[in-house]
Amino acid sequence: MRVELWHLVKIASFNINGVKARLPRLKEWLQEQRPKVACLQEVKSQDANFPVSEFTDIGYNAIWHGQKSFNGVAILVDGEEPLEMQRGLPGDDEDEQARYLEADVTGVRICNLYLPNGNPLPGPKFDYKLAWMERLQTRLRELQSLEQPTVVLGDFNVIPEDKDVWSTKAMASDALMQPESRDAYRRLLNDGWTDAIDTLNPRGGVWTFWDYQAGAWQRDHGFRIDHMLLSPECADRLVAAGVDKEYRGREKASDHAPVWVELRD
DNA sequence: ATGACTGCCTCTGGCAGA
Repeated sequence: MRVELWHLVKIASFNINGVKARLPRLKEWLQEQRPKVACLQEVKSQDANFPVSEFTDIGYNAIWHGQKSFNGVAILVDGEEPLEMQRGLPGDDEDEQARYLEADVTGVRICNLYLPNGNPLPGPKFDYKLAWMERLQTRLRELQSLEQPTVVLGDFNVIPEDKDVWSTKAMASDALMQPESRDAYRRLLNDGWTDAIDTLNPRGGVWTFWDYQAGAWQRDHGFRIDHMLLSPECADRLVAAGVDKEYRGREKASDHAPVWVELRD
């Protein structure tokens, strides 16, 4: 009998909805689950106020890209320094929203994103969302040409298919599941990215977000908008992917649950 | 049902989120 010992790397994404408000929950999750890489979205903190020492105290090094009140992304790495490769999504010099951060971690390119919500629609916010998705596709094609193992993860604010939402009727007019949003997401996948959670859960029914309102958590009224896309080099190493759903039910929780993928070395 | 909750900055009410 031969026993295979794989070295597994866990890479996670967590829309935390305010890094300062979420610190106890966030640190608890990091220490209990101990992902090698943790990408955060909706940090909602100016750069000077980012609580970096809270993370270095528990063994995580961090880079972050924030702004006042809204948006903001960060990459935490257990025991290593993330090497920053790109700050802000290229393609529009006028865009000052802090929604994109890239780093190399042990040879893997990590692209952490917080894609615009796009509501209400029609209007400038929806137009911004679609334009942002086009810029993202351009950036990801650049990365593909490098042929480096790459993971693109974060809050995409897109419900890819009907199987990814508790009620298509309730969400029908929402920017998250408009045909234009879904088509743009599909175009990304068509370039050769593997949606890790979808691949391992082809029948759907996996949620990553539950609204604070209307007892959505208690009724399991959720949907899947936090995604992890793998380049072919990483897709070949996919072992597991999932949602740490239990954290959504804890005290002072984010409205998103963490998502993660495990890759073998 | 133009609802519901939560966080932010501080115009502690108005905005944004999804």
